[in-house]
Amino acid sequence: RLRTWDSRSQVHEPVDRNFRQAFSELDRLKDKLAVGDAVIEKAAYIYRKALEKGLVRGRSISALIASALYAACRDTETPRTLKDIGQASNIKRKDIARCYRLLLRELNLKMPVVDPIKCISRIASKAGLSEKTKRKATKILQTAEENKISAGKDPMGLAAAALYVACVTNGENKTQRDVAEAAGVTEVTIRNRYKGLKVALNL
Amino acid sequence: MPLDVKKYGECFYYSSNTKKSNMPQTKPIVSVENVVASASVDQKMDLNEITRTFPDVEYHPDQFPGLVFRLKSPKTATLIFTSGKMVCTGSKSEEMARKAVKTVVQKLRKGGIKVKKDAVVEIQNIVASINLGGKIHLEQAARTLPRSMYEPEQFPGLIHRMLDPKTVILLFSSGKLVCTGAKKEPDVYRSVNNLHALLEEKDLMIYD
DNA sequence: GCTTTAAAAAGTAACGT
DNA sequence: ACGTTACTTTTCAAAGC
Repeated sequence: RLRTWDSRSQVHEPVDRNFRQAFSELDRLKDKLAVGDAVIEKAAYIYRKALEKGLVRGRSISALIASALYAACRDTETPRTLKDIGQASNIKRKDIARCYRLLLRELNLKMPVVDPIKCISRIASKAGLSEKTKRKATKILQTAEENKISAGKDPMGLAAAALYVACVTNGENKTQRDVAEAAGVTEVTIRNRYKGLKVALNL
Repeated sequence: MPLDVKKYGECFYYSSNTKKSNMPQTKPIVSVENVVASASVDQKMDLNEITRTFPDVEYHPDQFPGLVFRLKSPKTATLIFTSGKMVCTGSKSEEMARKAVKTVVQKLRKGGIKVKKDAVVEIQNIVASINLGGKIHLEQAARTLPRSMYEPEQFPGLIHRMLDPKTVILLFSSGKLVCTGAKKEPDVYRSVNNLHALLEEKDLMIYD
């Protein structure tokens, strides 16, 4: 799978050894996180850039790979949280976040702001919600963004709250706990986002 | 409360008919929240002796090499090292920080610790909170402001690195800011004014 | 890099009741 | 479902691991 990258490497240099380690780790994360080839290639590209800039010196290769993968997910608008990457890589969320911010600063990367609408599908499939509810939640978030209540809020919390509201309006029997668990946020966060949502949507 | 709040409280808005087009609609309210100062008495200090004479200090050399000397007034914490160097935190102004270091040295002397010279103080960092008086369109700011990062999954504020003065400003959708990294109080004001003008210019401010 | 100190902003989390 | 406390971010110095 990583033949493309291997052929570009120069087998006897330490750099190549670094790449092999990095890419085998990427390959392992690819399956764990179920992301596509395009994301992995972007992650490899970002990692290569980081290596060229000397950002790997004195840093954990695994943490940097995980951060490059998170950056690739962000760049391709693939909804994966820092928590997801952390669990798949066994690296602390805080360390991945720190490395990710370093990548943004040192490589001058600009990422699109996470769109909570893109988070709906992942939460809905984990919680086993209907297509109708997903569509309803999407409409709720569109209205919410127009009323700009999203600023500063965790996209997952916003999406989870929208899905919970959609469940209630569609009569789908799911508790706040079910949706919270699927989204990786607490019930308190869903309640708090719900407060803002009902103001914006006159619920 | 800082002097500025009262001053601005009386005349908060520019009147609309005299407002110049490039002028911000409101005057930011700035409040210095914390000042970090380094100091040196240029002599070795016996931290165990200080611990013996001042029972309230915290000194855990296995944990951190500095001794923590707290003052109730001004409410500050000063770290004292064996080298005679110190770090004073918690002051609300540059002057308060200098006064706090003087007070610490006075207390040491009253306690019988010989301190030959007065401390030489240098301001290292000033943290201020600011209210711009209008909301900020954060996601638009994230796209248009250079050297900025906005990651709501990690932190609700947008982080902006200003080059001149070299400071870091945290922007919140409420229109409130945090400015840090300044070494002089005027740099806080310059940073805020620069940013405020930039936000106005790029139409990133939302006034009621 | 880490350890400690202080402080604000607004959001999220984890306790206990 | 409260309330409280505590953690996230940024900045900076100090001495030592």
